[in-house]
Amino acid sequence: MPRKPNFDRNDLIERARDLFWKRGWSGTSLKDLEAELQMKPGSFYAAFGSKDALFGLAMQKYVNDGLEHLRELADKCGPINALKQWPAKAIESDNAPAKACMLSKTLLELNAHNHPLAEQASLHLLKMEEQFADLFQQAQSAGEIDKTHDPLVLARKYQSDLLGLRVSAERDGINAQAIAQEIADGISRL
Amino acid sequence: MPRKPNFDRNDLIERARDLFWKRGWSGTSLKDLEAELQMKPGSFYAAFGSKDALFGLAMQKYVNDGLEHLRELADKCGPINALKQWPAKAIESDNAPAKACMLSKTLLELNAHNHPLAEQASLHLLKMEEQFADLFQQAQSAGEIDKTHDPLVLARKYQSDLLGLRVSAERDGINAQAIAQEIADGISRL
DNA sequence: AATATACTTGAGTGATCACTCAAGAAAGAC
DNA sequence: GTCTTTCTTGAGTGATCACTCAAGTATATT
Repeated sequence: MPRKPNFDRNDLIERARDLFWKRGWSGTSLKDLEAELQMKPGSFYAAFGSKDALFGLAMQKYVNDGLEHLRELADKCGPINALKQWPAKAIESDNAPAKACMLSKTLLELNAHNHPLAEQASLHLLKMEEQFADLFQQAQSAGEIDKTHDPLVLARKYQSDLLGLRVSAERDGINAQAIAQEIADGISRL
Repeated sequence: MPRKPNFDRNDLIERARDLFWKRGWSGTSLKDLEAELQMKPGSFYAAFGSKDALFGLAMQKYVNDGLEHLRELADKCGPINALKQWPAKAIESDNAPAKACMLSKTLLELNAHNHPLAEQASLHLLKMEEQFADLFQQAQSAGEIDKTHDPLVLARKYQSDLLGLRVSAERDGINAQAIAQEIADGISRL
């Protein structure tokens, strides 16, 4: 009996994610979203409830896609090669919304205000870190990395390196791929 | 003949810096600044011209203080020890406005809008990097670091590590001091 | 004391913020 | 076709944004 919405919800969330990722939370106004999503305010609020709610969905998609891509990479070329290639892949795309990680951008922007989205970002970062730890452990099981290392410690440092790389990649005149290579080399030395 | 302002300009800039550092550019409203600086709008604009102008002065002070502290540390305990201790020092203070670097926060927040302050932040980061490179070179001259390394490359990676550390330090439940220690250990291995 | 020269005050500017809601339009059920 | 249910529209909400400016006040010079 009801009328169906004439949009693809998943597509809208992806476009919102790209906009939020690039411009940040306060840098993205509802007017921006209305223009990008081709929605009037009424439809927007009927569909998503609030700007924050959509931002939450956008971050969720960002993380899910990231976890999935990493898993695919690991399936294709093994855990240690995935970990080595991941940094370069994270910054290689020229048409990505931003070089920096959406989660770190959100955390830095909203943490001081104790905004719920900052906490969400923090939890998502932890989720990523757990997958890194998982890959480090798999690499240890495969005998590719010394087993005396704690995979959680390795993952924490790896995550930190990755975040630094992706901030550096936002800068002009910085050869970020060289930094990515150094991170990869660091893994080889473990 | 004129009346003197009844405030200490340098003190105002420091307090503005702390507020901007903690809350970011768009997270700090003029109302916030008026409250923190105890200034009415008229005085504020007479003294600083605009929010952006004050933000620029605040970043300038942030960098100058950073460069000076690093130089002092290097004078006190030598270039390589300064480089080793710096990461831990950057995140140790509990009453600092934020763990993350003000320059990286500004860059991430404003880069997508091509805001002049993002460019300023980028230049300031380069300035810091140059001082790091200088210390690496001094350490090489003193025979403390292998001379085959390019100090500019070392500095770039060091800066990236530092930025990552300071983003990680914003997260809850992360032992950032352990990451700082790993960065220091990395320098020892050079 | 008079004057000139700032500095301080705070109400007020238009613009934009996230968001609301009543009215109209579309599509499946009958 | 009619009804019911949902989606779409877009003008409009109060709040807040960075910022202005005319009037009042304080101080150094003469």
